[in-house]
Amino acid sequence: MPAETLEELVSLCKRRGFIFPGSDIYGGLQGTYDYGPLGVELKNNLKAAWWKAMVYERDDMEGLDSSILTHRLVLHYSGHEATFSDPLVDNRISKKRYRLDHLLKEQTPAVLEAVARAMGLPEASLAALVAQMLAEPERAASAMNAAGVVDPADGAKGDWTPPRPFNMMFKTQIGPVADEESFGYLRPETAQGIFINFKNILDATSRRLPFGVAQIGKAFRNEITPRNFIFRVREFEQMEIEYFVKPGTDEEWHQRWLEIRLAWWEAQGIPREQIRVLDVPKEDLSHYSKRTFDLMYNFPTLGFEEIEGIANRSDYDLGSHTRGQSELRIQARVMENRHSTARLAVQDPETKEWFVPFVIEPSAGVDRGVLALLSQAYTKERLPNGEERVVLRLKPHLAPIKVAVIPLAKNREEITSYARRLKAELQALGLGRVFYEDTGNIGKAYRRHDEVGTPFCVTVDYDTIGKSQSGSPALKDTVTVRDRDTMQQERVAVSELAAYLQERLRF
RNA sequence: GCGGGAGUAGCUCAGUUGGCAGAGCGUCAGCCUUCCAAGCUGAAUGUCGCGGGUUCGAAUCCCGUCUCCCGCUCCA
Repeated sequence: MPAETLEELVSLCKRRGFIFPGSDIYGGLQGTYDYGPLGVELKNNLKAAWWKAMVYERDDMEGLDSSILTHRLVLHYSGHEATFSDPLVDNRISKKRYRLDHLLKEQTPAVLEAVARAMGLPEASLAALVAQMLAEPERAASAMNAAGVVDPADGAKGDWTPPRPFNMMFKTQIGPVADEESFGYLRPETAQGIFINFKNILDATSRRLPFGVAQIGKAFRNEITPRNFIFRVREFEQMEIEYFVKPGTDEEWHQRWLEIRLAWWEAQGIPREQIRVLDVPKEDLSHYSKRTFDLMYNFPTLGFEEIEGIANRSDYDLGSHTRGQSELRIQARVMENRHSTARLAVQDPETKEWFVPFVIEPSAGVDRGVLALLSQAYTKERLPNGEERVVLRLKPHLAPIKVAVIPLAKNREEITSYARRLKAELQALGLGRVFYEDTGNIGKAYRRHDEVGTPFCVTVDYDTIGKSQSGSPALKDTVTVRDRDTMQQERVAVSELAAYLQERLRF
């Protein structure tokens, strides 16, 4: 049985050292979490599994690690400056909060006109009106209240606060002089780093279409309401691919990537039937997207929530960032670019014509992936003796600790030194973390490692050192290996242990 | 931002009318222990989320604030 509440999982995470609240000793910082000793192993293993499958095992991929601090023009031409800032107003009566443009759209033409007149812009477009209202917030509030702007929730006239811009991008000062111009952004997605390096990568690798660039890294969004543990946070990590294809082949590649990514999640232990593919409705698409599939994982505690989005970004991004836009027959509607120094296009080898590739973007959340894996793996089960055990049924390649080496008794020097030697030998195999566990209570050690998902426990006992009272001398230099899921034990010769574990931990 | 709930040891939680800060589990040490949270002995662990106020005295009452959970709002 899975966790019944998110708190149950949060509690395990803190107790065992997977995930802690950010800035904990100062009362916490909303929307931030820190990965502890086991959490960092799990997260690293997940990222490594992604990189291996998406980069190393394909012949059409390159990697990248671009900087987090980003030139403001990157986010200007990407469209984020315009779309990642919402003007918000509150109704003091109903206590409801609205996006100003959404609210104005709901008004009757007469009311809207009255607001526009009061702002001195009788003929203006909605966008221009909103901009003016943000520039003069106090005047905007009195204009709205005088015009009788109503609350869509109850149809009654509201008492409106001045509109305030809510910027979802983190701005930061760059350089020693704090003036209007010397700021940059913390990237709101890793994708832009790939687009602005498109030409550099092409020049360095002589890739031909179709090919992709993969990147894992932090991104930052000033979410209004961080929620649900590490599901919605302000600082998070993405695993993103921008896959460049010829226009016209984009829809086919979009479908192919959907299948590739579903298969990958399945290999990580998220069953296909626990994921629903959402074909995002047109009106909900982000500004760059032609079509998007969201992979919605059925969290036991949250229901269906997104763990990955696979977007067809068309030629929007490269088209936005390229110079010479007018010669490239860009299909997406892009802002005129007067700053870029690079042509982000490729030449058709046959026709010699230059064109802007389309982009398919499988973008997965690392933190959401970790939460999904923990949710899926967390199992409470009743044992034959009536007791309950908690076991994390993580795939071995994701488990934070691969093998625990346990001396059966901790007050027998021969046993503990043998176990320590064995631990060091196994560690040298490069399987991942091997842990020397000497609680002196074998049952307790097993349960502890069940709870953190260690696939194998290797126990050194009296037989191992040839000091058994009843056993056969043939058991010298053998150990027991206990399987996490079945709790079954096998006697394995130490000389064969490396091969035994490598076979079962290989990924 | 709104409404509701909560915050006391690592975890789960008790704490009476305002009167010395508690339990279970876990952790650590010693003894014991020949395979599934065993036993015995001992120990450590607290800015009662934080700040202020009332009071002789505050975990407890009041004000402010932060964080978490649930429902709205929002969600590239």
